[in-house]
Amino acid sequence: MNLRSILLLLRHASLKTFQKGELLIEKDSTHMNIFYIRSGLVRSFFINEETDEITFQLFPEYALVVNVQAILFDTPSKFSYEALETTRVYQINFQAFRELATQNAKVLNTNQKLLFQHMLQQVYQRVESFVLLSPEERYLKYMQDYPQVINRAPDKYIAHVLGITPVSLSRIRSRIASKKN
Amino acid sequence: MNLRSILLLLRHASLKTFQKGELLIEKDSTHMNIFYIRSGLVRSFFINEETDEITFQLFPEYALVVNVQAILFDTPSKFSYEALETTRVYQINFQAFRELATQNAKVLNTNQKLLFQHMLQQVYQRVESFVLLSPEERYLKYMQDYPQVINRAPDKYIAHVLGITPVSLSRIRSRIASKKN
DNA sequence: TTCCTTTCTTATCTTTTGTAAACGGAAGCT
DNA sequence: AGCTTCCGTTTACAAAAGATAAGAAAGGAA
Repeated sequence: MNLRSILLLLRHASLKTFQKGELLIEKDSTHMNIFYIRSGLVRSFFINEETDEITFQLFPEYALVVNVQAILFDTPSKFSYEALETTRVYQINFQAFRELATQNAKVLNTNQKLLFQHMLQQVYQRVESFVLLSPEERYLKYMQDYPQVINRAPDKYIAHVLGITPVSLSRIRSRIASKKN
Repeated sequence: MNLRSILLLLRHASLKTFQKGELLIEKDSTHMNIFYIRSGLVRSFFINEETDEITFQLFPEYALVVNVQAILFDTPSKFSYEALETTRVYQINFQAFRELATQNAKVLNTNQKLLFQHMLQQVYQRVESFVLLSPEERYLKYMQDYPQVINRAPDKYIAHVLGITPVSLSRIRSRIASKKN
């Protein structure tokens, strides 16, 4: 991302702090928000038929929290996004940014492309880990890729991100621990 | 996608036919190809350490086959893309298209955004199915979403797409069949 | 601190999956 | 046709996962 883009982005960014438990984005929201996490931890989750909350993704510092549904598909958000710790963010309203950036289409499109690239890379890697890896391998990879999340997010959230149950993750952890001896 | 975009795209598209077994995109290719499948069936796959081919995705008619790595990340393709049947496609070279479309940045960016949207939607839904569904549910959903693929692609390919083994898929199928009685 | 709630672990049981191998059928080839 | 190769199903066994419940540990609030 070049300097000009960053400057333009920051001009439309505002600093904001969310307390633990607060929602950055509520389910069904159509606000085209983008948050850049300076510090803290966020999770996205949806509620399935049995009214259980299923965590979909975890966002540590330096991650982008994006209302995907709104920005990409013009539909209300499937997810809620909740701060798991006191979380300081840069908040960017994509819509306002987009309107202002019409004068400079190149900057907008550069940023848009970078954003989409970033999201696609993450989500492709995730599908790969589901296709290629076992749950245990997936957990090991997750620890490698996101060491800053382990021991900060409850394991039950991490379990759902990995597509397994919390009980199963606990067993995987003890299995790994016993292998080391 | 608006008419103008389609026309511009088609002007840079060429018709091409791949015989069964031919590769549309070879592993490590950096060609920024996009194929729109008019008829036929394509699979993407990679080779893991044990030199097994793992099918990653199946593309029926009307799907877009994209060299994701090259177009998005400027890296060589992880996957090979192989025609499973005689496959007729529109081939679009993204790079040539991008160069020509600099005169009309809006059209380019509209198309680029639509392409990214399309890819993101697909891959997000796929992650969702891994997080929320059991293998059996995933197979049922796949049959619903891609009925035209079932009975055309070998089950072993479909199994890998769903993140399970061919043997397990066979058991799932017999389980489903016995439930219907 | 104490109390309460949440989270993690453990145990039991059932179901499902992975692995390896064998079988049978279908498809392709000469 | 005959042959081979590939694919899918099935079987048997071991390993792992889901569900449920109970107990231990950790975290928060008063």
